[in-house]
This record gives sequence, C-alpha cells and structure tokens, in this order.
Amino acid sequence: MPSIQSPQRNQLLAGLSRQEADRIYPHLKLVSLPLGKVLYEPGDPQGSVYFPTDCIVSLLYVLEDGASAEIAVVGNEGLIGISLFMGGETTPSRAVVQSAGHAYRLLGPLLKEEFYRSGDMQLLLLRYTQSLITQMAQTAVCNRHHSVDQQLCRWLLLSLDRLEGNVLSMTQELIANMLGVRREGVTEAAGRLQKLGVIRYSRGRIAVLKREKLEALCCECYAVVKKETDRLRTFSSL
Amino acid sequence: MPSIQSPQRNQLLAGLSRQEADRIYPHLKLVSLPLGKVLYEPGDPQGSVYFPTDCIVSLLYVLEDGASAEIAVVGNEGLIGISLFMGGETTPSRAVVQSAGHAYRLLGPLLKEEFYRSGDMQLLLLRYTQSLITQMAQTAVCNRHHSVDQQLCRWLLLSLDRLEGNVLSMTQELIANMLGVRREGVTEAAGRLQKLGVIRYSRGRIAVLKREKLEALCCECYAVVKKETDRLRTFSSL
DNA sequence: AATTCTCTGTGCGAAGGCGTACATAGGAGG
DNA sequence: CCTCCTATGTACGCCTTCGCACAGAGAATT
Repeated sequence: MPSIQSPQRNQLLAGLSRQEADRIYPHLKLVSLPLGKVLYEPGDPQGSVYFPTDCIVSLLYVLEDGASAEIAVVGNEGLIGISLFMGGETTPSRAVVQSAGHAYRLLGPLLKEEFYRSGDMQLLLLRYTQSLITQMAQTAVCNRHHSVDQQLCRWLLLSLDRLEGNVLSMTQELIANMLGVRREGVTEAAGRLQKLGVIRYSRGRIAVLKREKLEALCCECYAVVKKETDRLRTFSSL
Repeated sequence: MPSIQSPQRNQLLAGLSRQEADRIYPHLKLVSLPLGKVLYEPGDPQGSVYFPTDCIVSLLYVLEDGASAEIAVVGNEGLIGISLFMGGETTPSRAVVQSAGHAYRLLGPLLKEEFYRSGDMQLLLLRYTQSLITQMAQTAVCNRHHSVDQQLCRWLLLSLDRLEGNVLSMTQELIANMLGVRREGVTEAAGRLQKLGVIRYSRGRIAVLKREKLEALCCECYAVVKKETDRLRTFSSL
C-alpha cells in the first residue's frame, strides 16, 4: 500500500520532456489525500492543481436539495484543477477524494507559467481535458439511458482502472452518492453481481473476481470512454 | 429572418483583438446550415471549425442501439469543433444543426495556427471550452435527477437564449431525440406547459409566451449554466 | 460480554417513464 | 374535395426506481 512515490507515477508528469520535468519537478509537493478530503468546493478559486499517483478523485456535482452525481473520475492519468489553465479559475463542481492515496501538488501560477510556454505540457493538459470531456459526455448519456446495474459495472471498472489490485474500499452508501441513486439500489445491484460471482464484498470492501464478466455486463459507456482515453493519451504529439 | 451576417455576430469572433481579426476574418467563409445538417460524425477528422451566428447546433451522442442524448448546445456564443485545438482531432459525438441559420467556417490549420500564437484567441477558446464543460456536467446531473417536464423547460430556455424572437421551429419528435426521452413524454410535458399558458405550439412551431414562468418551472440547471457561461464570457482576460 | 454504531439486506406502495397501439388534426398535393 | 402524410394527443400495462421503514449482521467500543 505505501508504495514508492514519484512524479513519474502520474502519467501527465511522466509525459513531460526532460527540460520541462527539470523545471517542474522541483516545485511539486507530495501530499497525502485521505478518503473524503475535499480538494475544492464549487466556486473556490483553485490555487493549486493535483496530480494523483495512487488515489482517485471524483468530480461531483451537488444540487440545491442535496442530491448529487458524479461527473467524472480522475486517477493517475490526469489532474485536478483544469479550470486553472482553462481560464475560468473556478468551477461549479466539487472534487472529493474517493479512494485515499497521494498526489503531487503544484501551485497555480507555476502551472500557468508552464502551460503558456506552449510546450508538451500544454499539449498533454489539453488532450487530457478532452478525454475528461468525453467521460463527462458519456456520463450524461449513461445517466439517461442505462440501468443502475449497468452503471454500477461502469463505475467499478472506471475505479478499478485507477487502482492497483482488484479491491475497492467503498461503502455502498458512497457509491450511491457517486451514481446519484439510492443506497438500496446499489445494494440490490451489488447483490445481483455477487450472486453471479462477479464480485464479493462486505462492509466497504469490494473484491472484483471476474473482470471480464463485469465488462460483459456493462453498457458500452465504459468501453467508449476507455478507448477514447487511451487514444488521447497515446496520441503522437502531431 | 435573413438578417445581415457578419463575423461580429459570433461572440468569439467579436472578442478578438484588432490584429487577430485582421488575420482571421479574411479566411472565414459564410456557410448556410439547414436543419438537420451534420457538421461531423463521431470519429470524423474535423477539418474545419464553425462559428455560428444565427443557428443552433446540438452536440449529440448516439448509442449503439440508436438511442440518443444531447450533450450540449452551441449558438453564437461558441464554436463547433473544439477537438481541433484540444488536440484530439476527433470526438465520439455528432454535431447536428438544430435550428437552421448561418455560421462562419474556418479551416483547421488556420485555427490551430492562431490558437498556438497564445493570444486572445486562445484565451477565448479555452474559456468557452470550460463553459461547454459546465454545460455538459449539468446535463449529466439533470439527466439523473430531474423530470422530463423540468428538462423540457431547460431545453426551451437554452434554445431561446440562442435565437432572436420567442419562436422555436422544432417538432416534439426532435426535442424528444435531444432530451433522449419518448416523443409522448414531450407531448405530455408540452401539453402541461400549454395548459399553463406558458407556451403555445402547433406542428413544429413553439411560441414561448411567458418566459419568466418557464424559468420558474425549470430546475436550477438552466440558471447554473447560464450564470457560469456569462461569467466565463465576460471574465477579464487576467 | 454487552452495547453501540455502521453497513447491508429486504419489503412494501407510489410515481415516473417506457413501449405499444391507436386516434385525431392540420397541411400539402392531387 | 379527397387523400395522404406528418405532427400531436391519449390510453394502458409494465418495469425501474424512489421513498420509507425496519431487520439483521459485522465491527468497534466499553
């Protein structure tokens, strides 16, 4: 669990040129992010960005009546705080740590300075932002058309891709908040998956036993996002 | 209806500096966009971008089984084809003209060249992209939590903001495709709105009579997006 | 060992949306 | 005028999800 940390464990930081890395790495600060930690609230000026290494962060939207829904999920393939370089400085959503771990923090001004050098960093960040857009779009469609069962599968797979091992630490209550459904709905869907032998869980520990089956039960949304994310990550820089 | 066209009618083009406008405007080509025209299909290399002046374009996602859902809507406040400067070149969604009108087309390489000069154009485009992200996120949440009635209100308001006058040319069938619901659901919701005297429609013509009431009936999603879009548009460029 | 708290399972009725089928109504064209 | 086509209105049963209530079961605390 307390594996060795290095900026290279974040795919964006790992993708920088030698020169950029030399400029940026000295300013990175490793931070430990516990479950539930809020990186920013809606409207907060985002002073820093976070590059996850082994944690997962949810971008969550909370409605006036308290209902919530996950917009997107970010792991070591991305960063938290895109509104800094996108120019808006804030966003209407909230960023919450969904799986504890670590991230490298970089102060906003330093990120912006590097971004506006228009080098690899800019290309990487913009392309990552596009993959985030894809994920959000797919979430919208999935919310509209697919069942809780399917969405649970999608969510498990997205989380699994961002963790080592096959175990998620997550109560059904929290998953329900992410998906924006009732806790009981998650209980029932998870019960069905367990009956099929796809997962096994108890009190906040979910072990995925048959990943292939999970993918088969899932709607197309997971595959679409995964494929597009991979494409954008490995896209040759022109 | 056939009002005078000018690049200035698009808010992004209007926001360029004198110097940038001098470089870009000569390369703009005015095109007429009929209802239903597809600007790009999922995966299409996007050779050009479109700056709408008096048309509305929907970003639509179509599932394998044919079901669809609107991700976002673009009028003269934005442009179609962000994946060009975001670096992905393609997206998994489709862009369809939802309300006929005009747009200025700009070839991809020219847009990229201007974008990578890191001037006003870049700031404007990135900030617009962030407002698009906000809209997509809100759509996801709205799909999850709000009724068809509320979503219809949201959709009408979003469209109204991007048109002159108070009349939409749109069959209930098309609206249903955008919202990703049944046509009958739209019929019923629209019937209720009509009974309240908020709208009046017949055979593809929807007249909004009481906009304030429409806003009152709508979920918070419209206001959130509107406010954020305005904020990002008028944000001083640092 | 007893108690308390958290997490999970289950069982209702209610509501919204879906799929289907069919009925009406306004326009266009012969 | 009549016909055809498209757009809209209505009805009905079904299914999913919701909201609520409560029961068990595991873990932590005392």
